Amino acid sequence: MGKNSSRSEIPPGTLYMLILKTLVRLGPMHGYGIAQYIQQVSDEVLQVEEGSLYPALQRMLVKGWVEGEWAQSENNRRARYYRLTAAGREQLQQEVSEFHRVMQAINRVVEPA
Amino acid sequence: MGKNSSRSEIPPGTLYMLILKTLVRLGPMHGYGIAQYIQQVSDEVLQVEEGSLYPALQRMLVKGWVEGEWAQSENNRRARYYRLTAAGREQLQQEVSEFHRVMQAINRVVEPA
DNA sequence: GTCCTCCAATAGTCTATCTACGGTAGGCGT
DNA sequence: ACGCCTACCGTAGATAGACTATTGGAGGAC
Repeated sequence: MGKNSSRSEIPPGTLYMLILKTLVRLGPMHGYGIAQYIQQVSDEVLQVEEGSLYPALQRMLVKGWVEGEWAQSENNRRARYYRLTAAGREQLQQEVSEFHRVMQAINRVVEPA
Repeated sequence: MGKNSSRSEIPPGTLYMLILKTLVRLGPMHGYGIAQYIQQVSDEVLQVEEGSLYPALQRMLVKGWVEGEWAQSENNRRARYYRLTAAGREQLQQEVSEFHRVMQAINRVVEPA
């Protein structure tokens, strides 16, 4: 009850892009920090749930878009830091470009002519 | 072979909005015409598959966003024409507004600061 | 010691799209 | 007459990617 109802789900297909871009901005970062960053920069509109984030990071490891390394966080806790690879950078470019292509197409339908 | 490989899937969550907006533009229209319109206006970027379109229209009937009526098409074929209801118009406004809100949030993450 | 925060991960559910069918009927060419 | 192409409707099953809910551990404050 009384939950904040103005938060939005992450549109399917955009999560990889958001994570990759966050890693470009922050450099190597752990999952928790990535989620915090996306939420803050989006003015609390985008809430990345842990059940979405960690499976996505696992898939990104397998795809070779990021590399992971265990280390101590700023708060002295055990954390896995993810670093962008060259393949991840390229993937990001493709996703951003495709994203814009599709959004422009949608806007042609939705915006008044 | 030689298929057009630059077509995109409809981003989940945007199909209702595209259909509703199409009905605002065209007035009452059948499913086939709706799909044609979206494809053309989006410059062939958005391809609405029949297996996505017809189930979506059924759900929209149930939700009361559209009403359906059988009639003869321009090509003298049997077709079901969908007409927007007041509830459908209101739903469209909400979906467009939420869409913009989320897209702006994503852009704050993705666009260079 | 207790509690809160930070941080990770998995299992299972759900929604909405896709692929792949099946089917009717009109019009055109031969 | 016949075949073929196009216009139209619809369903079943697969799939993807997000969600909820839960478990669990370790640091620091009190």
